[in-house]
Amino acid sequence: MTLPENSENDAFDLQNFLPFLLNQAAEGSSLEFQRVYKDRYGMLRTEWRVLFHLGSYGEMTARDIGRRAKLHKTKISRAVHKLELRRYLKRSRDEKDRRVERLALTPAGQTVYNELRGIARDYDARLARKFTSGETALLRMMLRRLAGMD
Amino acid sequence: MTLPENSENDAFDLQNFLPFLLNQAAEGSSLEFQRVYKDRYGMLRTEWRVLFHLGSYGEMTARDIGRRAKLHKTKISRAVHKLELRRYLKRSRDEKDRRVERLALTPAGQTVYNELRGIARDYDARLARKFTSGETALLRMMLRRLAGMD
DNA sequence: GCATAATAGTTGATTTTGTAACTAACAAGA
DNA sequence: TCTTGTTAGTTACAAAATCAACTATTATGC
Repeated sequence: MTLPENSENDAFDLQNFLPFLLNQAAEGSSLEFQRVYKDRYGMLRTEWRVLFHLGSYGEMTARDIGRRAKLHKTKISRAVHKLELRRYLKRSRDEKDRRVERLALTPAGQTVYNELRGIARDYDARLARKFTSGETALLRMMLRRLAGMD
Repeated sequence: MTLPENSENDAFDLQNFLPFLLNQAAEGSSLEFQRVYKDRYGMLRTEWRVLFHLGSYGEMTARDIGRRAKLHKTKISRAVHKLELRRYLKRSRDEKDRRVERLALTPAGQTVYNELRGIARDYDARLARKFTSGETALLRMMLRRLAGMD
């Protein structure tokens, strides 16, 4: 592992490249939470996201979730199907527009959501404690802006 | 899209949940760069990462790259194979330890790396301009810590 | 009303990833 | 030296993501 000949390496540092760094941070900070929803609840990433959207915002359509979570409709379609099989959500046709399905958690889904929400809240608090509260607030603001959420 | 009955929603906001937010920011801020290495160079995410590691740090082994980039060896194995087919890198057996392969970019690989590095640098600068330089420095520090890079 | 286009969501084929088992080479201890 | 264990990397198979094509329904323009 020697240094490259080509040393007009002017001012580029991979370890500080934001897209790389953001990915590393996202993966690193998701690992533990992933073990919870995956190993303990048998859910996929898209599945907990759908569950959390319905738990947080109440009844939504697949399209609503896709917009908010920036998830492709095929991913959502399959996640909804799995959550339905597990009886965590139910669908109902919108009678105004029969293309649309209104999605809502069942009581069982609500229960799972409540459990996971508690774990998520604790986990978030643990991550936040790595910094001062001002720093964490600034971090969230910056991430929202990078995500195009405002 | 109505509010959930269950409104003991005490202090949990999905949009501010760090693992979610980090993922959204990572995806959002990778999109444009992805279009470059994917559409213009036909590379996968793991492939540009391997390319950048070799370009930035010079000759390395697959294991070295795996440690630095937190990539699983199977991913690296496949990325190395593809980069080799494109003649962007060459392998050579380490004669001290014949299990090990030393990986290095070919001149063609160096050229592609140099091009992409320039694009990456500009892109990073564009992202950084969304904030003050102090904020950006703080952001990088926090992300490194969340990624377990220090 | 009718043709055309747009939208919600699903399905199937292909690509990519993840997991486990594998080969080959080295290491360490009896 | 001979086991046993570890490490570097590959391969095969299963799981998941992506992309395109599809159905069904509603919207738009003439």
